[in-house]
Amino acid sequence: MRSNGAGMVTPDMAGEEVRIAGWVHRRRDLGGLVFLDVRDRSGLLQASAGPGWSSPEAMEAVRGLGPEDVIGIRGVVAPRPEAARNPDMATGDVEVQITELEVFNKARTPAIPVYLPPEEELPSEKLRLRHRVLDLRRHDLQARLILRHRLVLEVRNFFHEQGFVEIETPMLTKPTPEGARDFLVPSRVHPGEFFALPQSPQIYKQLLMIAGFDRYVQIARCFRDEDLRADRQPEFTQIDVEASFVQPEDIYGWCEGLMARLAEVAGIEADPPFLRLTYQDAMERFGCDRPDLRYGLEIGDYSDVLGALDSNILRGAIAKGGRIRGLHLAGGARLSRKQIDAIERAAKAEGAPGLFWAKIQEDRATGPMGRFFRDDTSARLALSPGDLILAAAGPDRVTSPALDAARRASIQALELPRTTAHAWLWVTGFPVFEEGADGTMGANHHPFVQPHPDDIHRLDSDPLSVRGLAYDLVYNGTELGSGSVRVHDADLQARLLGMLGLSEDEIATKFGFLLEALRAGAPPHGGIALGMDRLAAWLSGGTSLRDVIAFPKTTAARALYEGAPVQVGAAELAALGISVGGSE
RNA sequence: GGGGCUGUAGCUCAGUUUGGUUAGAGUGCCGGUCUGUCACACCGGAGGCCGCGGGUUCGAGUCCCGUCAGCCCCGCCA
Repeated sequence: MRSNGAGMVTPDMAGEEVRIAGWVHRRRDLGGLVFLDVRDRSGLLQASAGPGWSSPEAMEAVRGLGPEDVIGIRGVVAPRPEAARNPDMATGDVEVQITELEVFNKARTPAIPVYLPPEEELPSEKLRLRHRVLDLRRHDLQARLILRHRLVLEVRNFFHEQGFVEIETPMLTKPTPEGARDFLVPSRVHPGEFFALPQSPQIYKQLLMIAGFDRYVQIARCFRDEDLRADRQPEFTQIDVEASFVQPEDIYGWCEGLMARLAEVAGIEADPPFLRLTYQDAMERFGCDRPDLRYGLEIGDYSDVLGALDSNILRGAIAKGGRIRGLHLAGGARLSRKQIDAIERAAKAEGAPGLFWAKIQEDRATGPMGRFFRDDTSARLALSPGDLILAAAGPDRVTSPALDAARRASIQALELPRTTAHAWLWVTGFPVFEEGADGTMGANHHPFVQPHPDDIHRLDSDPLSVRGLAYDLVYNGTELGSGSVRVHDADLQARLLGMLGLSEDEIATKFGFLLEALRAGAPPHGGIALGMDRLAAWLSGGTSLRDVIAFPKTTAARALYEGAPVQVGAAELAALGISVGGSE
């Protein structure tokens, strides 16, 4: 039906007869002469219809065309007259002079425009999702999805080259007792019983290691029934990786090699090995476990100097065992009171009672904390005139998140320059456990993380201090992937599950199959899962996962194009042995 | 579950602060003129449940209450 892609026609094809098929992008009707921009995946091409070269039928048909009509044209490639060339168009030096035209399908006037005039805003995202087929015709989205395809291809090639095997794992699986809420799938054969869609193939990939596959990879769809964000969809795709007889270094090496290859595909810079920070250092220097290292600003400990000032609050914080940490903002004194208040609000939103701050002037310090400054305070803190110091006092668990928020708000307020466009980082040594708000102990990552050999003796005496062989890959302040070396000893695994509050019965019924596998001779193993959607979004320069997913869900977890989810009929429910209650 | 922003013509938006005649613009759509356009140009026309429901008022796009939807965030997401 066609000889060339519309975007593939070049000046050296002049004189050739071509057949082009695609959509009518724009039509410019000059009366005796009609121009069409024909669009397909490969690009745009101008076609012209005129009485000198087009059949009367083609002239007639071309006048009836509207945007998004699907047509096939036959014509001759011609260089455009010098004055009629369009340097803004990839194929702007040529056109196809239409001899024959066939209309494959008329299109209704599109509900949202595929062609957008310059400086016209995109239609609202609601409409873009509702009319996704039209939205997906736009070059921008096509380019993102095609880049995603190339990234996925590169992932498969890379791991194949490294000796990995891609193995599919079940989508109908067993509900998990902790972690995210499961999507449940009723079984008709077993009324009242349910499968769950996998939150990740975590246990399956461990089983594959025990089965002896050594190196496993899967581009795996995962499901979590939790509330959405711009970087979170209820169904998403992971690059799921697991390998036997490995240490964290092996995983780092593979991931760094992969990132370098993917960055190359996307045309951006990645220069492994990536920087590494321990969890502790990350919290100390940046107040969070996934700092954005595109900016150099770091948190400092000012307990000695600020704790000695004549402020009851500052002294009190030290006396209670806390610290005074803060941010030294060079040139920050130019921030207005309003801007500083905004930074403080960000810190308060993270739970800090407030921020102390001082502006350093030529002869004195001003601001709520500045009045406590002594003659040598600025010098001892290495503050110069024009600087601003922000500080938070108290236990680290309060000041760290507050200063993380203050850091991000300060970067924004001061418009600090980036030191790099792409900041990759490993954060290592996450704690195995975390304390929940209700005081119960939960798994920080998941319950299969191998405790650090240096810390394992503290499992009973001080479990919260036990580090795990767990690591995150961070890109520009966002978690891109998370992994660990796993527990391969059944007794240790059972003990860890018990520490999380599971009874022996629960452990047996919920994780018995895993423990049984571990007892069958499990190799030491570990791995990582990388967010494929996030990777595609960031590497294509976007921020929302919706831009790299053909048919994404809204923030209320609805599919607007097809209209899901829906209620189902009583008969269907009855067949599944399910009754639906009221909204209570 | 909570907070914020948004919802007016097919689409993008103005109008809402301070209630007041017939709700506007650009674009798209329909009809017409036009042989080198490319945001074609020009002439004419049609097009509105102001998200939905209730209330206040002589009068509501505008004020109040509720509700729905989209987006952003908190909780949540190992």
